[in-house]
Amino acid sequence: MPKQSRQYWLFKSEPDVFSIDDFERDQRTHWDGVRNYQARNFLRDTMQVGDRVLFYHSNAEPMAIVGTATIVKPGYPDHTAFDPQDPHYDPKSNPDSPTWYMVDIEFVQKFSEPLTRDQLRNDEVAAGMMLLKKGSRLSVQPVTEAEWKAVHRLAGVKDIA
DNA sequence: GCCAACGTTGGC
DNA sequence: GCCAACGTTGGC
Repeated sequence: MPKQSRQYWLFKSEPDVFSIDDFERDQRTHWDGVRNYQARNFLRDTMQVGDRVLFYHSNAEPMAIVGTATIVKPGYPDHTAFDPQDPHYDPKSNPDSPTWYMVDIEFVQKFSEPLTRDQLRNDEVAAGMMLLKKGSRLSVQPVTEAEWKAVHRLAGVKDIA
């Protein structure tokens, strides 16, 4: 079996809840709380260890891609759905047949400057990103290799593994 | 703060 | 199975 090639993703996070600085401090985190079936399918079925992740700040000033991460653990049940005290509790999900999944990601780098939506829109390649499509609410979404490279070029940073 | 887009829920 | 009502997301 040939090794499946690395894939690229973008994860949205509200910095008031979990920012790139929180992530840099923690270095590694569970990407829990995703409660959307399309995103769940990506988390559960598609993401693989070694896949790369753009870290995006939503609902914030500025709204921007602010760093990168690597997937270090593939999809497994999101236990926060089992906890009635948790804000993301979902009684439909239980340990015997979990509805929601998460992955673990590890911090790679924080960009020296946030890469804003305007900057992305002004680039021929980056302008095609799902992130910029009207009504795109997916909190976990695929990114093409060309988009991944464009983001690093625009941010003026190396794509460090 | 507004509201468009989207997903989910529930009555029928 | 349809679809109106509702709640949430998230840019502006």
